Amino acid sequence: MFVSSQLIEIGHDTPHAAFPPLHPLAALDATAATICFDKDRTLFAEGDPATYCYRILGGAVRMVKQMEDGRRQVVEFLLAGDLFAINAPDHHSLTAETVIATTVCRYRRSAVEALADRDPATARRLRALAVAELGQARARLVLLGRRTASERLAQFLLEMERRAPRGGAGRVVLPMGRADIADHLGLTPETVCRLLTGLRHDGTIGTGRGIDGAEVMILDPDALAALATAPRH
Amino acid sequence: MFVSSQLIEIGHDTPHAAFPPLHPLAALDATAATICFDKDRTLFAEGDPATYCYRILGGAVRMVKQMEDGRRQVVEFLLAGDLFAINAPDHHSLTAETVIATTVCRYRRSAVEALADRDPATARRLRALAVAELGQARARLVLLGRRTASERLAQFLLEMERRAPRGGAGRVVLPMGRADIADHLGLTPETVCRLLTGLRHDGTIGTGRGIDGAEVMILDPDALAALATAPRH
DNA sequence: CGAACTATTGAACTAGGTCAAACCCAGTGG
DNA sequence: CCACTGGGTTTGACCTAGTTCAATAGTTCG
Repeated sequence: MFVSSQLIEIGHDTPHAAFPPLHPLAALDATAATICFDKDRTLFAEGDPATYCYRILGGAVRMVKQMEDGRRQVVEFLLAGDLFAINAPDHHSLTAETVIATTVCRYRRSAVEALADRDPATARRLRALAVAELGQARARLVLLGRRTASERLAQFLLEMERRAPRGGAGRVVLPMGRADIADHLGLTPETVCRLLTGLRHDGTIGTGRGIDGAEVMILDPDALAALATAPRH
Repeated sequence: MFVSSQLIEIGHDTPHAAFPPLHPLAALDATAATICFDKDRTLFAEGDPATYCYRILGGAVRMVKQMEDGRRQVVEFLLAGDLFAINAPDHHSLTAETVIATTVCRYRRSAVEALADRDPATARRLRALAVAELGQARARLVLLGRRTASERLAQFLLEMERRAPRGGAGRVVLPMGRADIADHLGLTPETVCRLLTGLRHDGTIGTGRGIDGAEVMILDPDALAALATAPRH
């Protein structure tokens, strides 16, 4: 769904013509800036003019909708390789914050739009990206609207395994804290905690801490997959 | 699987060349078919190849994600004027069903894609549409993830008022039943009912039945708007 | 070591769900 | 014209998944 390249490119790339572009904006890499952020920085806030869009080289970002009274919804997490803020209206409707120290490649949206107008292939790819994001968002609607807490967490772990694998075995990096996970799944941090404890107790997962945050080891993928679609508490 | 029964081909549109295009696919109206469906018909099901896309001339459609065990999420309702299934992957990930008797204008997606490739303006409009849908979906994520039952219903009524006004006053047509509303808001039909009764009791709304389904009269828009963002039960 | 977090665990509570009965029509048929 | 049927809607009584509140335990960093 998200473009995920394992490569870590730093600085201004000069892609070899021999290689196919690695991501839809490769043609603009020469004009893109590489920027590093600390943990918990705001890349842009709701209401800001959407001047730039971003590709994550390393780290993690959360897209957040903040409510007046403090309730929060983490609309999505973005990981290394992910492109974001391309398919946005001209003023952002979400806030983007780093979860941990993060390096991004920043593109000027006007340049992207110009490229899309002149190159139908790019236009098609950007639309395909929007369609993919839309599909993701809708899948998440079902998650929040109709699935139980344990189904949500199990699906989240499996999704993270797919997107942020660490080594071959079922090792998953969770750079975000419990509160972020809770705000992503429409739960409370306490519930997330209890569910994780339950899974650990059942021998379905193991937990520990790695270099970039907590890690989860999926010990029984089948059990987890079963939980992800079973209404059972 | 397409078009099970009770469909009537009405013919091909003959748009007046003198008028500016009223919607992004106006250029294709000459090749589009107008089709009528009964209540509760399936336009396409999850997994079907996405051969066509649609514009609603009259009626209402629900986009549904059906789960193995019978739970359902109504991802969105589509009303007269709405365009849908354009920004879809090549196989549908949702089922589209009519809520009431509905007339649609059907376009071949291959023709739409071809138009987009040759005309950057159309490509831009389609992408803008995808971006708008994405924004909608994300707003709904917050609704399902972080808002209470009464906030959800109040917001739904206000949204329907905006989209399906009837006459000048706060009169809203609700072509769909309680179960559909519940499956849209992540609630049960009973809860929807109780909330509506509560609102009627408070004098915030009035309910009755019109020609095309139930109607709600918004008597106190301010109270409803307040409810839509207040966590209070 | 101590401050400031974040994670974990426990106990009590409640929003909303579940189950079940009553109600209200619209349509059908006598 | 009225009774009958079958679907959705409404209401009530009870229940539980998940929240809330509160206390404890790691972890990180100075």
